[in-house]
Amino acid sequence: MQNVINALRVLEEVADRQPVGVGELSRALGLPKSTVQRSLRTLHEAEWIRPAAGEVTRWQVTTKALHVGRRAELGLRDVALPLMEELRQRTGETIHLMVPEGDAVVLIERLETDKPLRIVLPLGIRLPLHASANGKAVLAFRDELPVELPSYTGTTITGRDALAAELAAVRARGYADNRGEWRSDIAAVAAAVMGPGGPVASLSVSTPASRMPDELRPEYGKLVTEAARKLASAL
Amino acid sequence: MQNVINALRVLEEVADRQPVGVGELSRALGLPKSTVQRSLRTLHEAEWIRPAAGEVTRWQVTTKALHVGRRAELGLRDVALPLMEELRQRTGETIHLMVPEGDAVVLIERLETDKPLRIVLPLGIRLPLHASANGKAVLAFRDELPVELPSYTGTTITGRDALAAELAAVRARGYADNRGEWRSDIAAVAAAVMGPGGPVASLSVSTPASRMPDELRPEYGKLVTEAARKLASAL
DNA sequence: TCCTCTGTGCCGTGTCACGGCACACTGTGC
DNA sequence: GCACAGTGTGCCGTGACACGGCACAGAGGA
Repeated sequence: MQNVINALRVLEEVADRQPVGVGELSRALGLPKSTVQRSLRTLHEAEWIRPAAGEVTRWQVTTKALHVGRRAELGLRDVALPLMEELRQRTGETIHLMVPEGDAVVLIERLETDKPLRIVLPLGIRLPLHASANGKAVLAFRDELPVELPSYTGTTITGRDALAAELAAVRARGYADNRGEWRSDIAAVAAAVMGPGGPVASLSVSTPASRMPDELRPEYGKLVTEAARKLASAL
Repeated sequence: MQNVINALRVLEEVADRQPVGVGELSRALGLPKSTVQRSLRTLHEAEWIRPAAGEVTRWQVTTKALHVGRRAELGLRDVALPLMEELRQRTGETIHLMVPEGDAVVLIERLETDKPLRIVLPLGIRLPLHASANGKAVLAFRDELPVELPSYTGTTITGRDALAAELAAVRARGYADNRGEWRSDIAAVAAAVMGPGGPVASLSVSTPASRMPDELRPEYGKLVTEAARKLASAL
């Protein structure tokens, strides 16, 4: 089913570059223009994409994917939400639920703080394993480190030895933290939710850097660790 | 590209029925088992689905669709978010941003109240045009009514004449409301965001029925109408 | 043991996806 | 005005591979 693979790759590429036309997609994917064109027509027929406003030759995704995607990890979310509520009540800050997927963690649910200055990440966003609290919480219970350790800010941990030491500290402490390692103004603490074969998710408290001084971290850390433990046993 | 159409139908059906196996899908879609099986394999290869926990023969969707879907209506969301923030500050209630898609409105962004009793609808959910505040706000500026008007609760408007009268009132008032017409314990007021060729979105304030007495509706109504107008002119 | 469900594997037929290429159109530089 | 470098669209011969019927293996249940 090569054409299905192609069509799905085209769909993902449209999502990344929208609004976008045949030529650019063809170059980006290394596929012949005719193939891309056929995929676009088919995706349009299936109503997964539509022409961008005004133009007829550039495409954007519809809400079809959102509709399918909201079913992802449905069970996990249902169980996690009450615990996330409680965590938000106790901290007053934004709570994230993420799952590991390949070389990243994916945000699948969030509850926001009511403070005016806040972190707003879109559902579905992928964060790097080595440069996010949730990622490090998961990574601490994996055997292998990511192949690449790209740097995002001045505090991103890019050395393999340094990362290994950090992960050992995470295991000792029970929770992971993030000191502006992905975005310099975002801080977080996170704890992994353990399943039978390793971490299946992770919970975090995310705040602007200004609202998470060092002395607050152990407190938040204890709360997320506790919530993650409850979630694990509820599954 | 019949097989792409098939594969996408299979994907949607998996999302609806997960965790689900070949046989059930084959029957639900009216496709031969072999065809469904091939689609499943391909979708798995492309990492849009994965075997359900434990079992090898039942499938569920991954977060891939979520990742693609979050790009839907990206521009609209970016512009709308600050206005939604303001609306939430002023009302203290949950704010929804929806877009019309076919015979429904689709939730593409939400900001939640911090009150413990609250409405939580998943992103991507589709609500009926004739039985939701957002739907009626949109419908008021369309030429045709939906073909079917199914009833959800005791207050759902199911008569075509009654609906037409209600929509006339919406146009006169500037905003639509919902008095438990989809779920009996949910109330809302909504206003359409007008584009050049008709409504392109709508904003709503949604609360538990107990928190929206009649005397509050004009106030909320005025706020959403104002926000929708600002959003329309910002686009 | 038989029957009825699962899900998987095989294979002959012929459809239709592939991808090269030509073409229409638009905007830019000279 | 002309050439040229971009768009996106359309056509078509070749042959790969999707289709779908069917057989089969395994798991319950009666």
